[in-house]
Amino acid sequence: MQINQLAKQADVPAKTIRYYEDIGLLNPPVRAANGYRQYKSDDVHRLVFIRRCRDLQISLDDIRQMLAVQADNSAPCAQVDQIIQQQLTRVQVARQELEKLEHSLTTLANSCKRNRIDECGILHRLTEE
Amino acid sequence: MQINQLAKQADVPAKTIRYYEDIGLLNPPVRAANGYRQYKSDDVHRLVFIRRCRDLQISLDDIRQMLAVQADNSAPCAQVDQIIQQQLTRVQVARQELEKLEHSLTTLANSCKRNRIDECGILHRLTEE
DNA sequence: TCTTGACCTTCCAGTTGCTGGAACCTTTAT
DNA sequence: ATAAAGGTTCCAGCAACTGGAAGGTCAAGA
Repeated sequence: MQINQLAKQADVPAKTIRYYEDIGLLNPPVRAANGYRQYKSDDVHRLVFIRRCRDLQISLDDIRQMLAVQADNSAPCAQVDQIIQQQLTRVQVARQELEKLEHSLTTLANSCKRNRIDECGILHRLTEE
Repeated sequence: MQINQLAKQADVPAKTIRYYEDIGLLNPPVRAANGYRQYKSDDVHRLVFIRRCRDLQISLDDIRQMLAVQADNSAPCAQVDQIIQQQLTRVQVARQELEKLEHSLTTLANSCKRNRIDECGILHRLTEE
């Protein structure tokens, strides 16, 4: 299977696949006589795994760790569990930050009551203490 | 006032101040005989404004627009209002995305019931359809 | 006077996760 | 014969900084 076919099956741009190979996240595949990359169905699985993790906004570095753990069949999956827990914490913190942000912006949006710059409540709030 | 003093007063790293100058967000200040940048208290205001906006995760490009509008005292502040509204929408969308993400990760975290890789529910869910 | 340390300067490179584009080769269809 | 659609490599750029090298400047202490 050629790179575009893999791209379609895993729903990852071909460009991104080459990039993953560059950074060592995907093993370099066998090349055909013309130099084209030749993939197997196993590659689809690995790439789908990566794509799902990226959908969950897990960093490439963390994904790399999970792939390493997967490679060792007898390893305890505590490490995988730990990474997921870390991601969960990260996402929870980010969500709380965004909630604060949303509150600040709502307040700010409501402070625009006049229509001239020099009376603009938004700018006042962002400038004064 | 030298750059580190401005940095402290506005709570922005000196390195970042130089960067803002490079990209044209801050006007190049007067230089002393020795080449050191000399800032006035006005610069503190402008920089604090930028920092507050950055705290709200407003992009440098949007901040640039707001600064331009501020420069024109007679302009209607509808533009400022519009930018804040856009930010609010952006933040609301991002928060909803994070909520979905949090849900997915929670489900994933709960699926780790065994302690061997080949039985790991997390990996199964991330690999299978 | 010398030197130490804390400033300041510029410039170059790296971060994250891609993405766009140039320049080129190969295959397939018309 | 030629054009379109695939493939290849490599270089550059996005955002918003941040780190570090290499060097100039200044004030204080021995």
